[in-house]
Amino acid sequence: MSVPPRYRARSRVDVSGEESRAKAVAVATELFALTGFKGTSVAAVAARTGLSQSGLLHHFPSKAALLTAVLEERDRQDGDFLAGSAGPPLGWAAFDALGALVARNSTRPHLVGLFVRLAAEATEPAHPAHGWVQEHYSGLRRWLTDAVHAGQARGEISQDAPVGSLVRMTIAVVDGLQQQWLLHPDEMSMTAEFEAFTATLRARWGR
Amino acid sequence: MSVPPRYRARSRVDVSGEESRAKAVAVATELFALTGFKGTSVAAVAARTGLSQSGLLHHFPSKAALLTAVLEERDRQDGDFLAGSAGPPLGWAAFDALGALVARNSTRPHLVGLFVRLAAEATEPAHPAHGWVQEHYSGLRRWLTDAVHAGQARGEISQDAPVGSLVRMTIAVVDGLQQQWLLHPDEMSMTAEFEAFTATLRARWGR
DNA sequence: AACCACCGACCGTGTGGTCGGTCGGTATAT
DNA sequence: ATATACCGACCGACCACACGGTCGGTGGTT
Repeated sequence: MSVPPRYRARSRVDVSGEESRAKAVAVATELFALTGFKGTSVAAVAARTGLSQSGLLHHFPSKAALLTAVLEERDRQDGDFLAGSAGPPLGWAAFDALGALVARNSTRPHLVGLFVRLAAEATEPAHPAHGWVQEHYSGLRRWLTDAVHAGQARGEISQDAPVGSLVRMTIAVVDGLQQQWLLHPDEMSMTAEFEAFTATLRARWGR
Repeated sequence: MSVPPRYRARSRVDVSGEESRAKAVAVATELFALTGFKGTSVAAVAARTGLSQSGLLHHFPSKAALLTAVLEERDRQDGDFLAGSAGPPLGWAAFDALGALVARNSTRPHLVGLFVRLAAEATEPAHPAHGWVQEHYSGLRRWLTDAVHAGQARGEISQDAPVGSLVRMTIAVVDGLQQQWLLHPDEMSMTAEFEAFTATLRARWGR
């Protein structure tokens, strides 16, 4: 004697689907950034997207799939940025490009939050984004290492420079500054601090 | 008609209470480090401690209280370390002390994990450890800033050094190296990387 | 008798995910 | 021109489970 279910009148026409999907990714990006992956519920994303939970799950089979979509979108947006229009930047130009990325990130705190939280959460090997984070770091390191080597080849960077350490500490500075900036956004400028760092680098290993 | 509850035979004698408490804190430290605060259940901590969930909650009224205890314990263990026996270290000695702390942390990955995960999680203002993390950073920055100023006063560090940036980038390097180390523990040495960094600093602003 | 350490049962809430269904639109057959 | 078949988008109801936390106890020690 199950009562036949009632359905709300459709409040508006179904949007194109692709549109809903995109909005969901945007919302998820923001929420994951704010409260982390574990700390964000599918229902919350759905609500802010304007869908029911099942509606959202219609586009993404699972929460992890949603995360993957978010990550892919971020890669797509940032991917070209460091690549440069005419091949990847070499030598100190790579550090400038990184500085430009930092400046750009200063405009988008939610993306920074997303990354910082995710990088920490995904340290756990079982985390759905663990592989992604590992690859992200490896890729970044390879990119910067190549640039430094090229800089040495053209005599722009000293042959004595400890390339590996240089690369690692540069990435470390970027990450660490993000952490501090999220904690006290208006007490500091990531851009300025990063430039102070690269200035020190140039003074030590330049020319 | 509630059935009178059965009780398992006590498997072993009640331990001293203080002992259970301490063990719970140790276990919680490890679990929080592994899966974060949000990602760790009270039940899991209880199980690994050898208590029931209620037994654990007998010692700590809430999960947040357990976190507080963990944090206090960490402060207690690390607090004296940077202080030094005869007053806080000044000038470059402070960087050496920091290096020693990094070296010590290389021995205790779970503490590093705890801090990295917590620092990221607690970026969210509503997080129970938000205040703690903010204070932790402020305190660290003040400590290092004072040390650098003292170093300048005794002519050990250049007057031209941008103190604020120097402090911020140093802390950033420590944090960033921890992140990388957690991701690829046996591909790098935090200690070596940190020393390479301080060497650069000394070369640029020393004497 | 009082106290302490501890436990089992239970509760309300929130979780990710499934299921069967409705609806508008479009392609096709007649 | 109309009927039919199908599809993608979406929803409400529901589920099993895990969560943090409460409550009323027991059993040993002092």
